[in-house]
Amino acid sequence: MTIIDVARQAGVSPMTVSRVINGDPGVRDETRETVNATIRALNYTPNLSARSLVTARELRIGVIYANPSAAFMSGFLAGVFEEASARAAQLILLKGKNGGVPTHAEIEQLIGSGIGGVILTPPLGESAEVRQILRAAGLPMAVVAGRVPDAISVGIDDQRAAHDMTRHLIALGHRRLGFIVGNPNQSASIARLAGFTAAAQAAGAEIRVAQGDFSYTSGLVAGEQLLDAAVPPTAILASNDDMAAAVVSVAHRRNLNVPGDLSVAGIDDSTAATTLWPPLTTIRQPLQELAGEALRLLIDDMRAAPGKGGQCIARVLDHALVTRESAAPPRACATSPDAARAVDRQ
Amino acid sequence: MTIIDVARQAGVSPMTVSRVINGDPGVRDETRETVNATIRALNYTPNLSARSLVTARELRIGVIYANPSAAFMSGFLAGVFEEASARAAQLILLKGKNGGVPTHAEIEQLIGSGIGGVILTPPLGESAEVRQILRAAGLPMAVVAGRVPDAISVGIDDQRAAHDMTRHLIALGHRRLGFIVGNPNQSASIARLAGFTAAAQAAGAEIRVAQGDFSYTSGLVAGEQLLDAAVPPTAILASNDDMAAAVVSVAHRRNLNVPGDLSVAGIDDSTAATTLWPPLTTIRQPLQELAGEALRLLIDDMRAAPGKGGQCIARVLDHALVTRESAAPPRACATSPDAARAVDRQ
DNA sequence: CGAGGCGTTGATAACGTTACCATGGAGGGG
DNA sequence: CCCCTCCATGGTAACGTTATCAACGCCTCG
Repeated sequence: MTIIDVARQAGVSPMTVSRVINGDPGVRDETRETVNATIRALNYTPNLSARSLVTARELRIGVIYANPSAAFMSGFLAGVFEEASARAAQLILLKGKNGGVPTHAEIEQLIGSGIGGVILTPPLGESAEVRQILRAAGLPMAVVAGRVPDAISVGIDDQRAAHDMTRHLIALGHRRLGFIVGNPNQSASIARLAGFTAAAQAAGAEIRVAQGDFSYTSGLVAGEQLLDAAVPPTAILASNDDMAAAVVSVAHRRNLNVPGDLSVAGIDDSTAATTLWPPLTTIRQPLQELAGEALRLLIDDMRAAPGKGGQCIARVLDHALVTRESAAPPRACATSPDAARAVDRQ
Repeated sequence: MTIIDVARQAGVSPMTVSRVINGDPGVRDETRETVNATIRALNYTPNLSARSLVTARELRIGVIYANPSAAFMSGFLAGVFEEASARAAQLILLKGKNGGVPTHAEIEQLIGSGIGGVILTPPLGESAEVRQILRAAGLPMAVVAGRVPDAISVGIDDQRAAHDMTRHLIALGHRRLGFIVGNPNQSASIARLAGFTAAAQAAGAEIRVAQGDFSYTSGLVAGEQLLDAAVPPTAILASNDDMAAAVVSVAHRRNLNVPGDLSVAGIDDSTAATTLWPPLTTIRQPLQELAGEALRLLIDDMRAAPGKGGQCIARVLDHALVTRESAAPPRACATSPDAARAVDRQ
């Protein structure tokens, strides 16, 4: 089943079929339709090997990752590989040993293997050192779920995400809010904190902030810290789901009911959010799309300007608030948010 | 940088270089070395597109997954894609909607897209219905982390894995053991239960078993059940890490110290094992290798007998016991396992 | 009415690799 | 000593697609 079969069947030349497939505008509508119909009828799909053989010299892309969150990696890998598969790009994975950052030598070796671009996951994307090495090699880069000034970056609006969730908690009636900050080396942490602070202050809520680093264990510590307050918060927003899961665990250890005594919310909508009881109210970050889009932009860039060192595009995808069972109105005023506000005003 | 450059540089024909690359035995050792040296010197890598263009008509493989555990998927995807990339296979992903099994129509559509084989993750690999559909289409299949009679299956020795861990707990001094069974639809669950039972009975330990389904929430229920006993177990082995994590959570809720009051162990060595406090003692299942091996076998099968419907190979990879901090000698005899045995004998 | 331009299509030659058959030389047996 | 065989290597063609340029007809403008 080749392009030639389609061409013969449709009564045109292979070249015309090729043009139709690639959306070349220089084809008569009538012809285009005939060809498209034939393609569907024959269930034809182009041979990616042949295509990439003639188009790209090589389309090899390095994937450097060191993110310890399996939930993150799962979505990321799915997105990036699906896109790679569709574009016939060859991916070369480099994983930091035991979850750490890869060594300088490992990165050099990756570069030596003849890649034309690199895609980075947090926290590596934010590492100026890693980017420095790659830039020196003249490689275009794409960063997923982060924003950097000198490469392609694809992410959500972290500030608005935290803002939205904070407003949601406030709308539920909470007035004493806790927040757990993520790893300070990542720009998303700063943005999420800013969003939280802005929304909380705008509503005149009482806030309390603890430092974490996106890991489950850091969430345990931070959660204890927040709940140790004389008057503890009635709702805690963690900068990611892993830390939110930790807060739920801490709450249970203290015999606090979630969401009865304490509402908990996260950000990411990782699978941790649903493998937990109660399932987390969180912000969905479309990780798979993020990764796919990043790879798409990277490939386009590589094709457009090979060896030029890469453009600097920032793309922002939409997030969405997902309400599950870990957040509810505070107990004192469980009947309605309005009642909650009435109580608070006293 | 093509095979022709290498050939010219080495003073041989491209054909000879090709033979060297593909390990053809019909090349003189001296020639082989010269060529290999040249390849290294020129840092040459073969163009996968050109190769797969001429060798395989097409190497398209469907990946059907519905496993809700991100930890599992992350390892699986990494393994399967790395291998696909090396073999220039094109993967087409099909994910069950909201974590469920894909519909019949979705599978048919995947088949219609012209794939030559399918790789399955649990729990789909064990679904006779799904396998039925694929078999009817004459597609070879590979199942990861499961064993089925009519397809390629790659996994660990689940029975021995559970056996090893049980013996480890017994060696620590535990004599009252709890076990949480996984989803009964998966053969691994049965095997793990059998391994546990055999080891426990051989040591004359008192056992108590609860039913789970591999999910975190099922682990919560089962954990409560086991600890509700009049004389609760001093150690609990869960059939996977997610459920073990749930047991830790239950223990904390009951103000039991882990591992002081209760030892907990899992199986899989998923990232859940280390994003938890205390980190889990568990059995490492080399998921990435499992997935890679499964794809390798599948591709070989597809090449060897295209359209024949697939062979039936069962490959077993080694597992390893990973000791972390969630399991320790029981409190009554924390000083040494020997002391523990002494106490128990009274 | 003719020349030139534009819109549409087709022919041909690559892309880098391997399959297949041909070639040449060395070695062994008749 | 010759022929046959076997081993090592080379030449040629193909894989399916797209880039490039050429060609054709139609329309418009001078």
